[in-house]
Amino acid sequence: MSKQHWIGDVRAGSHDGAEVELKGWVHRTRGSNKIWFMVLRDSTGLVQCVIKRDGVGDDTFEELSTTLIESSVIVRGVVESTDREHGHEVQVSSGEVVGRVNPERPFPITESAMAEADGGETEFLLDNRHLYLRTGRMTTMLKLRSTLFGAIHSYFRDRDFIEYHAPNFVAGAVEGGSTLFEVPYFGRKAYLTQSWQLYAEAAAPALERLYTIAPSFRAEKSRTRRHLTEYWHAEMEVAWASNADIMEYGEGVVRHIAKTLLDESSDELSELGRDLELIASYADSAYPRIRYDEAIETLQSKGVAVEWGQDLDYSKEKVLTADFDVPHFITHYPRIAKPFYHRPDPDEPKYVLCHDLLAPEGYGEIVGGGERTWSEKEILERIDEEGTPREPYEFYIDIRRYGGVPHGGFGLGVDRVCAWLSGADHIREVIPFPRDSRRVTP
RNA sequence: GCCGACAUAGCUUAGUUGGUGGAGCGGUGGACUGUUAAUCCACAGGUCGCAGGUUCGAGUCCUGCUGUCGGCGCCA
Repeated sequence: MSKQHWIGDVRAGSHDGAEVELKGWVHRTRGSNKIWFMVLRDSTGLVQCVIKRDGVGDDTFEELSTTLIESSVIVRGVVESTDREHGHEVQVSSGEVVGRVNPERPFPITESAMAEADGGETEFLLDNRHLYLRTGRMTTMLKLRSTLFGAIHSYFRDRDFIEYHAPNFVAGAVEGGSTLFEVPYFGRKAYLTQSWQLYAEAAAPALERLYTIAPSFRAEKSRTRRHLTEYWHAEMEVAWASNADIMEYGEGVVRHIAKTLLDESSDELSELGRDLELIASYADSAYPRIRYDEAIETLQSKGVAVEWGQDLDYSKEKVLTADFDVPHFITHYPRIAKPFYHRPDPDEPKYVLCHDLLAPEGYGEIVGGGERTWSEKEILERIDEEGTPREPYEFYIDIRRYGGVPHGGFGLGVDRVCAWLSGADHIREVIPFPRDSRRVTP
């Protein structure tokens, strides 16, 4: 390997008393004309390197002490255990600058730029996102995000799910047509996918248990801390499954994510200011379930103006969520409030067999799913009552014509779960290059 | 689509009833042998978002535009 020593190992004491060669970026500097302190960063952490004029000679001292923040450097020296800030220091014996930052264009992300923007969401920091990525808070968030994605994969793979991929260019909608991104496609119109679901249902008779983590696109002009136009969507589909079965998986994967973050990224959670006890309660608690009708009664008893049949918007979700310390499900929405692919309850056909999982702390809906309309007769009835044209959904109807079985699945907003569990103020904090209705750069 | 804010140096910002725009950080030069956002001295850096208007005089008041941010609807 071209890089053999990592700052994280230095900090862990693995190299005490030994010579190391550190490759990294200048985080901060301070010093005098005889001794210079360079705090070096690599992907594993920060460590202070001590450069003494007597020890390295005038030329090296000048070269290293004139580097600006975010210059890339290589330094060699002996690791010394100390009582000072990082617990370890490198006494530099030699070193050189690899990529020097031009003083006419110093690194623009300064302490002052970050001081007033706790979550890093100022216009300036969003414009300089490509540079902001390498600052502490963003790096920590990206590590946490990686653990979270890994937890979703391990949850499904440990349960014999097959990872399965759907196209991103599609011809039809899953949700309402107004939120589709239209793209030119060799003289025709195509759209960016909103969901993997319809294509997953096609593979359910082949794979029975399947999942994915993929981007979904929604052309919503939403300006909230919960919305992106391009977001990461973890979806699953299971043959021979009921709404209750799917909810078990939904609760299971969210609790597994919380547990995995505690096991593998507790340092990152703490650095982001998250209370580990709180995350543990998300991992260990059962998630309460209430029916839509109960939710309406609760809202009405609290004086919220809402009528049966209305979908529950965010203002109402917030009122409901205030009663719960952990995520909770709302099930059995009115048939008229949900799209055709939700299966009506055979016992009470004015409801559909579906569920939403609402995160606590105001983070909104994180999972939506349910049992699918799975017979040919029922799907045609649902499509017609909605007034949706049948033609674009012929392939979807075909799935029912050839050995349809009860099945269901859910979609989980990965970025939303990441925002919730990390305690982010805004969903943009948890994705490297956020996309919303007003920003596609950098 | 709707509602509400904001726009001053590279960044963060002060700017009083309208009277020649200041500071901190960052940068440059200098001092300093153990600093922790090091400290101290000096210097450079501004079309006050754009276009009109009121006024003897506009960063400040008015109108329009542009951009950005926050929230709602919709959703994961």
